[in-house]
Amino acid sequence: MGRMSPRPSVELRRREDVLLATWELIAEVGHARVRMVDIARRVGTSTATIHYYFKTKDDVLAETFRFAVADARRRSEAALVGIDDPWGRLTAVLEAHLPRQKVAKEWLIWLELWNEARIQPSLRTLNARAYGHWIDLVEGIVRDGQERGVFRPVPSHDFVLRLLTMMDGIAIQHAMGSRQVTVTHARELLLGFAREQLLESTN
Amino acid sequence: MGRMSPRPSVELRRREDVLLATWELIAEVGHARVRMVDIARRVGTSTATIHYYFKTKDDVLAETFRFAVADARRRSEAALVGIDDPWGRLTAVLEAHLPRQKVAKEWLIWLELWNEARIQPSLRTLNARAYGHWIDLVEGIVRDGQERGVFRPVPSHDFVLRLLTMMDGIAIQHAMGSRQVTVTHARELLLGFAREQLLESTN
DNA sequence: ACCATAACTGACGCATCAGTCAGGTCTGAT
DNA sequence: ATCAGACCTGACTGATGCGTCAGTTATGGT
Repeated sequence: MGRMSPRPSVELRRREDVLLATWELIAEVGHARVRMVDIARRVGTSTATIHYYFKTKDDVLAETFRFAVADARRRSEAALVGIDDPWGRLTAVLEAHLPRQKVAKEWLIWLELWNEARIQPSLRTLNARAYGHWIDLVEGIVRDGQERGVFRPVPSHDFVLRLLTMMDGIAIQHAMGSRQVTVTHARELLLGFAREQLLESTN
Repeated sequence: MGRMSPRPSVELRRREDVLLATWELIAEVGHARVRMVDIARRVGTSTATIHYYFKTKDDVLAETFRFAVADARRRSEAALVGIDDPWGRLTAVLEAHLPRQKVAKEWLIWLELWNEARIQPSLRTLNARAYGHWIDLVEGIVRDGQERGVFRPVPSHDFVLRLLTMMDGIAIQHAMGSRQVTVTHARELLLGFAREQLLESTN
């Protein structure tokens, strides 16, 4: 796809500006309500310029979702560097995705992605890949902990599926502005569940 | 709101036809892509007729969401009649909302509602009320079981929140067409969790 | 200085839809 | 048979927003 210009830096910078603006707009008003003019204004340019870098509006949206997925993945990886013990790794990666500040908006993006992915096949595969990777990552941590003998030998796949679907559900309630589900409460629900399943001895 | 016509039956039937058609269309293509023409065609009439019964398109959509909420509530109640033992009641009400057949589409409606509720305040309160009722219903069953001594005394509110957010998360994966999450697997994840928390003795 | 081409833009065309309106038909009561 | 009003509709309007195009400016290489 990448056009082979002698100075790709300009193009890359501009494209990223557009994606960032779109990312925010999707979080704010929902992807269906994002207009090309809105993106253009936020970047400080005209709609024609957006079309100079992206073929269609759908392209912009799709690339923005890809961008968001990549960003989330980077956050997971960043959270794990230098941490070795399994419980520390598990809490770190979950903590990194709790809906505080910027991540709160990220959850809204997921909501939008889920809705659109159910219609557009290409977004569906994007989501499937992202979610698969997310499960693998957490399941890897869990299994590692189990092999090292610090986690109880619960069925790792089912446990992770429960934990992560719970996380998604919590994200929804949080996005709804439920006062029941604060960040603190979300953490307690998730980490409490993990602690109970993986750490506490059955006595 | 109801117009006081001498023959309300015609109006009510017609309105319900529209809501039903809209309900299906939302599930199929997403609320953002539903056009008045689509609804009209499915009902077998013209867009002007839809406007004869509903002021705006947004009204149709909002009422359809209300309709869906009421429908889900009816399903919960219907599932509980004649069942007395707590575990039977809990499994019955969860089972009634597992994504089989018609209910599968219902889950898609929730996805749409969540997305839209985050923008439109009136839909947000609708969702908040519905979810509150849903939690209360399940928590009531759990507490009843605990009082009768057949459920373990886990913190009922947190347990229910975990169970129901897990259910929402599973719904999302199911809507994404995840082959990991079949109806059978969804049931096992949810009921397994409930069984483990409420029934199995700590030994 | 000049040129090729990247970068950008205002103005416009064009399709899509929600909603309106003026008038039609159907129905039940008198 | 007539009438009031419920019920319905084709044809239109107006707004909106994506994408294009012809043309302008900026930039870096020679």
